[in-house]
Amino acid sequence: MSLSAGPQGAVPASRPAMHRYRTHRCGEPRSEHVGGTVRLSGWIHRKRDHGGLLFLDLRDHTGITQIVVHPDRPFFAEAERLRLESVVSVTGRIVARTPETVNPTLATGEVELVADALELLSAAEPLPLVVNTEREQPEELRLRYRFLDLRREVMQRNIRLRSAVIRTIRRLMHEQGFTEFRTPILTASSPEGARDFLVPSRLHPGKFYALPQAPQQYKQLYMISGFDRYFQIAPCFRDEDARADRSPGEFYQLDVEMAFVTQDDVFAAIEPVMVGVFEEHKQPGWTVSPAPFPRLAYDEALLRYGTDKPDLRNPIRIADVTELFRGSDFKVFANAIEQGAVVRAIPAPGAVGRPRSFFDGMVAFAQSLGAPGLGWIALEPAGARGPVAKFLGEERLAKLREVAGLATGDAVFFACAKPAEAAKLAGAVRIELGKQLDLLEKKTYRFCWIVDFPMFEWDEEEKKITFSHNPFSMPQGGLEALSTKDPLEIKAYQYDIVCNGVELSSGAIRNHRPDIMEKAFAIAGYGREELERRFGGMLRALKYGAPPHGGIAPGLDRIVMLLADTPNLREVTAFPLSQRAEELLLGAPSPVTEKQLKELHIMLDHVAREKLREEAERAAAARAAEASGAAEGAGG
RNA sequence: GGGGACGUAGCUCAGCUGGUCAGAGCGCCGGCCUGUCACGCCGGAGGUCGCGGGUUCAAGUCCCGUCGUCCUCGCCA
Repeated sequence: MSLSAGPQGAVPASRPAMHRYRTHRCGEPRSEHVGGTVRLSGWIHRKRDHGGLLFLDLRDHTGITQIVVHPDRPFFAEAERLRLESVVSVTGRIVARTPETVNPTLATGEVELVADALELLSAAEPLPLVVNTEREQPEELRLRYRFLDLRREVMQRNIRLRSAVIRTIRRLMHEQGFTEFRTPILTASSPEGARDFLVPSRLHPGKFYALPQAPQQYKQLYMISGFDRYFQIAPCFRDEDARADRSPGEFYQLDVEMAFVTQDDVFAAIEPVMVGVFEEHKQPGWTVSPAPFPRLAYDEALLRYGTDKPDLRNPIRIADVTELFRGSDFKVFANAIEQGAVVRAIPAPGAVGRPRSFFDGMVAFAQSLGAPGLGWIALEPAGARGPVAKFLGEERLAKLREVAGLATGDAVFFACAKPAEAAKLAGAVRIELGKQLDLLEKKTYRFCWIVDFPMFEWDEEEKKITFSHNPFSMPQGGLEALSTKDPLEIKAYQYDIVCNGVELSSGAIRNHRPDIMEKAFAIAGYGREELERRFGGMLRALKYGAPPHGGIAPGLDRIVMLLADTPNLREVTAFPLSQRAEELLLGAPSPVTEKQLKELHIMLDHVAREKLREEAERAAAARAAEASGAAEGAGG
């Protein structure tokens, strides 16, 4: 439907034919365009109707231009009726605004477009959510009407940021002599690791492809094939539950692998890429910690930060004070220590002035995490105060100050538990204190490497030794370590990059020796035969000349999330799945036909059939309710 | 699988210890308005208070269940 004589009618015949939709973008008009005839197309962002004069803010991805519609125009009445987010094409003259009507908040604010023709390209129904606001909108509606949500300025910025980050990564990787490769999406399920997404095979009844959790084996095969330096912006699929910083279903990694390298070579290759990307795309005023990044051993990270992904913006360092409490008058701790517990001190710098509710709140916080409680001491000028203070003599208090780095005016909390639990509790308290005391450095990206991860760990559930990370990692000390050391003592050439408490990537120097691999898998309980069956392809590849190699895989989505300074991956993902792994716009996952199932030799069990039936009923009821509501509305 | 938060008009929210509690702003519809830029003014429509059950003389309000969204523990080599 046209609101004017049509675009052609608006252009004098003497001018060269105008583009059907636009001569400029909505963010472009400037003073230099004054007097020119232009055509803009875009969405109606806002409307200000003065009756005798109508202003439309016309928006596209480049910005907004104010359109002025005068009442003598034949399309005036219909322009007044245009709903927000309708798509129109406007043709007219760019005119300078008078000084008092200039809008300095708009890039195009010195000019405006006086409409001579206006064509409605696509009418919008009343909106289910508000586009022209940064106000919060319900998550479900945002996902269901993602195309509207993505029109909002922040989302436009975030999605473009992702694209720009990828462009920079590709440039930096190519500059370092890396080549981009692809790897299969339909691949084989592998034991260990996350739950696979499975794809049934039509040609092979009863067999399944798996979507790759990461292109791990394929990138190693590229190395073995002699390609030397691989990278890929790689899609990864894991069927695990979501978190704010963990997309359900699928995510992307900057997947990297290098041949003939040591751990230091990998670090040296990836550090400039991370710094480069962050420097290039950080927001104004932010700083990036320079390379080389500090390296923390896994054990030390657990002790000093209570986590293997420490946020170095938080100045609090945890200290082990077990010996201070051993044999002390504080029997709760002293007795626990005899039972194998440790005590960790978490300093709370400058917390002495805090009200009692602060300390009680921290105790409650610890209890909410399952701890029996949380001891604390406040080092006031007049002396130590708090429930634990009276049990420590002057000597022990002095030692505590020294070990935990405390000064008068500080408080300190104590976590007492078995080492792993104590670390976890202390880590959580450290983070909470950082928040409550507002201790975190602002506008800073602080990177670090976590190195020397354990090769194996004890699986309490299965009562056996398992790989603690990547089973293809090279154990430090090689075959000899595997043969002579306590497996739980063996470290791997396994490392993570952490930035601001976010685990950005993990990587490893791989195990390229079949004999060492056989031994490592034996320790994790895989016999030769099973290893052959599950990793036969990989093992075979290692037997024909495999270069030493290693790599890393920074999470792309998390990088963009950090750069966008948002706590949630959905904010930097165009079409994310919901918490329950559903795509609410097109509707995935969805039921399939009997025919499709039959071709795949798949039968649904009664649980699945019942769920589908219930869901179909609910949907039908919802449709019926909507239909009757609509009928009433029409009748009234 | 466990724990938590939230769910009141299309959207953002208010609604206290159960008793004029069916409200506001924005949006929508109608009217007025020639310099606004979150335009303004007047009027109107719109709600099974997510759904189901219970307690009560009385339930957005209390209890139980359920659905949905999010956060989180488990899980994520």
